[in-house]
Amino acid sequence: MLEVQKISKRKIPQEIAEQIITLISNGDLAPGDKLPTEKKLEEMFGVSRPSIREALSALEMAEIIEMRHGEGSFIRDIDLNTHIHPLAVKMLIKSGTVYEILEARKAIEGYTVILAAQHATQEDLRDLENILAKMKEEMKLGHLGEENDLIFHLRIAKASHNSILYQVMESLSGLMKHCQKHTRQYSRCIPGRPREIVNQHIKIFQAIVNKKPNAAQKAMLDHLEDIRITCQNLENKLSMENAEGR
Amino acid sequence: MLEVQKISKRKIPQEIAEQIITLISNGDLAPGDKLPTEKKLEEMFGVSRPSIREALSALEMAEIIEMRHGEGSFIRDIDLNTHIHPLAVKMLIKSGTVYEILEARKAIEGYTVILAAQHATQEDLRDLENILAKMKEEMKLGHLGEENDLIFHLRIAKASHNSILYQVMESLSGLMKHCQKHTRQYSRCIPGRPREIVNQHIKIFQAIVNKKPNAAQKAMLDHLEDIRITCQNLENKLSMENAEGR
DNA sequence: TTATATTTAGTTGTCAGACAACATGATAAT
DNA sequence: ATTATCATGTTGTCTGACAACTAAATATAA
Repeated sequence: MLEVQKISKRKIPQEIAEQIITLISNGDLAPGDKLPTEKKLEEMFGVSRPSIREALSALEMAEIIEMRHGEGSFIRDIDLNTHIHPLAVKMLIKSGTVYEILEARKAIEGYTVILAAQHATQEDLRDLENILAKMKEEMKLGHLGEENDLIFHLRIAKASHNSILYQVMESLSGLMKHCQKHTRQYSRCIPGRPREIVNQHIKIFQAIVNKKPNAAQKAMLDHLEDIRITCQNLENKLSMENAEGR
Repeated sequence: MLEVQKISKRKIPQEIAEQIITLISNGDLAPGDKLPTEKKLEEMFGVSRPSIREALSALEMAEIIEMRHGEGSFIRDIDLNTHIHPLAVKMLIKSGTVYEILEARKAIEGYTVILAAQHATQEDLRDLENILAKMKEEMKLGHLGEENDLIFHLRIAKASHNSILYQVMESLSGLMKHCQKHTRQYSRCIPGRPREIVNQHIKIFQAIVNKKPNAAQKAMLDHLEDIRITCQNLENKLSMENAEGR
């Protein structure tokens, strides 16, 4: 039997959504910009409003635009490259997924850090140092954003100079962000915790600088295990408080 | 200024999309299942067809369902592939990617095999044994398909009981297939090679059965390293033959 | 003048009904 | 038995309408 590709009869709303996405990634539409009104889009694309609305609605659920009732639609502030579709993520995130992700990170990062210690360039090291400096700043102010934390880990993946592993790591860090949004676990607010986290990062960094793969791996795995334990403790505490409250 | 959360006036299509997603992650709707017709959904939710369509259209663009004209809507089997794959495919074109993938597999599989040795159920072990048996059959006939090889590795990832790692591994094995189609490296045709590969798999399998994580990891890493070296040798040989031929 | 209601125009949210395009299986013709 | 044709149900798109909402212009009250 011959193997042929099925012809995809592209539907109008999809076509429109893709065109808008292209406009965004081309920079013709920037975050914060207001889209033309639905009536204008109707004329521009030469289709009816339901088609426009199906497209916009899909973009809204993908958290790419925001539709404000009686006001208009606006481009949201988001990086399309790293964007993971929220609807899809919701299916994946069952309870306990955080731990599976952390386990997966042990696999990926426990290895990327070895490669990083072997192959990091001077530039890679400078990048890592810069992020660390930013984290120290945040630490002094008492709050530690998850943003720079994840960037630090991504930079290590980059320093491994393996593009596949880097992209996998990018996906995982996207998942982490979504998870934390859902579970609202801000372990980083515990007193003394930011300093501890920064110290662990420094340890990893130094092992990379000194080109000690094994030490780097151990430091990374310890770090991830520490996060897991802290998460778990926090979760237990919360569920106990909830039980008491009743 | 007080910080308050904006009340999200949840719109009907979003509500519907989320309810359908919930049905899927609850297992009430499984991949391949047909959704009720739009008319029926209309009645079930008590809303109009445009609202239903906005919801379905969004789910389609999220690649969660597939709408077939004149037929109906169907649940797709969705996984992380959706997100990792498009990114990864771009990297395919570069030569040398095979080695990056193999390196990535060391990271993933070097860890999944540990988890597998710890958590594999009786059923997992049976699955692995079956695949091994098939490979032995193929070996006797002299040719060793890549198909069962990759399945064996996937089954190990499954036995780790970490869905994230499994899905990443699925992506990587997809990439492997593509790569081999491109580079046409059939190292498995070298005399004596099939037996060697099967033996390495047996070694991994036994370590898992005996619940020896460290031994399993070593066997896996050795196996992947062996593949890398063989690939490299073959590549050198081919390029030398090409140089001579001219 | 300033602050507060009110109105108004423009925009999004939802609905109803219609028809075209398509898939499938039943029926009829070859 | 194979091929055409048709009947039916489903999705794809359109038109038009109205309700709900926002923001700015206007009117009103202090």
